[in-house]
Amino acid sequence: MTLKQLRLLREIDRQSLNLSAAALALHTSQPGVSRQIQQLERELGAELLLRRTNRILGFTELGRAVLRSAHRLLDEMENITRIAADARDERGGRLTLATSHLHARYTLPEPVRAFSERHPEVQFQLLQADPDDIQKLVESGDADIGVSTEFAREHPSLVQLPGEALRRSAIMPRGHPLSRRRRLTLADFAAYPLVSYHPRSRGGQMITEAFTAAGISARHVVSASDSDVIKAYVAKGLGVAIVPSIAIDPRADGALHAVDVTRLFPESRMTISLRHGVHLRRYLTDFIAMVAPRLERAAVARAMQAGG
Amino acid sequence: MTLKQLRLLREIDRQSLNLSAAALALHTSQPGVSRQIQQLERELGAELLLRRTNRILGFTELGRAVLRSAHRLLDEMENITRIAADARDERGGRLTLATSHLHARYTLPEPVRAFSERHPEVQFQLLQADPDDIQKLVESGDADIGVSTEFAREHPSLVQLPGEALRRSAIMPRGHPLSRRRRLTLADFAAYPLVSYHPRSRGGQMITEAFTAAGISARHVVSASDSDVIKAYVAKGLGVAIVPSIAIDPRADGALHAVDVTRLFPESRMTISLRHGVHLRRYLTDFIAMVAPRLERAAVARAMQAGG
DNA sequence: CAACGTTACGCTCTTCGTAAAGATG
DNA sequence: CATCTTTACGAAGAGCGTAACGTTG
Repeated sequence: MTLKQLRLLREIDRQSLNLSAAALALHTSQPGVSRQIQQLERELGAELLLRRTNRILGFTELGRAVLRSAHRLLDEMENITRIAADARDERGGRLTLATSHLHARYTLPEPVRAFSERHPEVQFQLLQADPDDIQKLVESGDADIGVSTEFAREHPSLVQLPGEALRRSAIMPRGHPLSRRRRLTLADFAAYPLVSYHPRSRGGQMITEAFTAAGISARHVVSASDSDVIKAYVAKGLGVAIVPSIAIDPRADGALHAVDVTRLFPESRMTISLRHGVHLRRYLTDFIAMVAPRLERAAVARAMQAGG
Repeated sequence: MTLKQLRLLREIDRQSLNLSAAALALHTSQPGVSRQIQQLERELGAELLLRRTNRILGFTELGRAVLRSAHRLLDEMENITRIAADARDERGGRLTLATSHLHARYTLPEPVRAFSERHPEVQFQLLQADPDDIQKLVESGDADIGVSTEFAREHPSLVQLPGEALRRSAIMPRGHPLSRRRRLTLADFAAYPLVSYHPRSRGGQMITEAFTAAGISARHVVSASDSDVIKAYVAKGLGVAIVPSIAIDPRADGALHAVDVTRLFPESRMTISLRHGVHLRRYLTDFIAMVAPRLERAAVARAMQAGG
């Protein structure tokens, strides 16, 4: 068994059982791939791939099991190269970040700028995605780090680090009747149409649940997936909305009046997610420190070692 | 990077930095070992070993980090061979079991006999050890399975499967004053010296804590580490004791009177511990089924996949 | 016949073991 | 000087790519 063989097996899966494509992807020849897999099969004493005369139909049960192990094994191998690159004190590298619209637009621009200034050699890549995809990207290693609110479902291979609590504000056009109230309650919103998040998003769910729990039926006029769209409709007078306070820019959003309503909803936090057990390159811990200064390097490292 | 290089690195650690010994252990030549490590160092671009002209003084910080990863990686590799051996439906293999005196002596003899009859080709090895060592043996992979009571401290790489609840009985010589009582309380024991487990053991701690919590100071006359010794002293009239009910053999222990006192102490269970993520060979799940029939194969497999 | 996997063949490069050298306590 | 690591060298072997072959849709 060699690392090359396992890498090939993984690539064959990625290329949906096309050996030629796998060979191309790994810069080698088709016959080489074919032979390496045969050799692995001979060593293990059982077939990994289901074949029908020069055609590959799928993985055997064993093949799938080996594939799962191969993934873990190769992840660990890539971890070693990461550790070494860090030890060499190499400046270069990549940082792939998966995040939601909210953080991409409002939380991260400044930390990302600061990071790029400090680590100009690091290729920074931002992937905007919805919560489910963020989670998948981090789990699979396609993203090094996720920035979002808490994930609904836990996963053993994920480490979630709680960051700043998220404040929420109700927004409405200036001069709106609600803007004269000192202290708003959920019931106050019942009289006005609500410009809300798409229910698929975490923020949308939470707000809907809060209204339902209070026995108040809110009338939704627009379901958008990001706060910029929501603000635009509120500014046009279509209704009121509840958005994270960081999404409000006092200067740019002069047409809007905002009232803090954090206390009306369950607490929610910006959350940094990482894959359990992966070595954190120095620039990555630097980045974390920029996004969530309260998370110390040591605390992060500890969380990565302990149970995921 | 090759598996061979990582295997060598692990062996060098095991042989406390002696390359010659590592070469011997892995059936190769010293120069080969030396070159392979140099090659790995060249590829990683940094040194793994601290050298002083033809002498190896230790691991570098990087070396230790790589070693940790290498362990995980090689464990996964061995896992693949295990999976394959299982897929080949091979009958042979080894089963190393770490367990405490109690289970070795009373719970396991029959399951082990049945197992050996069903899987005569499997080399069965039983390691008797105290709880801490059982945990370490399973964590390190030196034992495939542990049978004991729950471990005090959790560990992410361990999976603990709860088995049968443990019943406890008070034992005393026949004709002892307590033997006339119908229903015993902790306070009843205060008047008599206690033959107890060594406080290091889990059973000993639990019993001591129960007395302390009830505000009763028990007088310990003998601290033994297994129930056979305890029974012998109780039979000699040195005091009363609380032991797992399974340790009492009505025929062999005719000189003793036993009263069930399970309800006086916190619940405790026989617990099977496995290493997280390791493939369970068929004979191992067979063995688990024999020891704890309530644990279904599927449930065990699920626990191994989910968070450790 | 186009696409794909397997087999055949010749070449290169790696890797291994033996032997020798260098260094240390 | 015994022990241990590194360097040198020659031989064996593994792995690769090109080319050819066989099959399938």
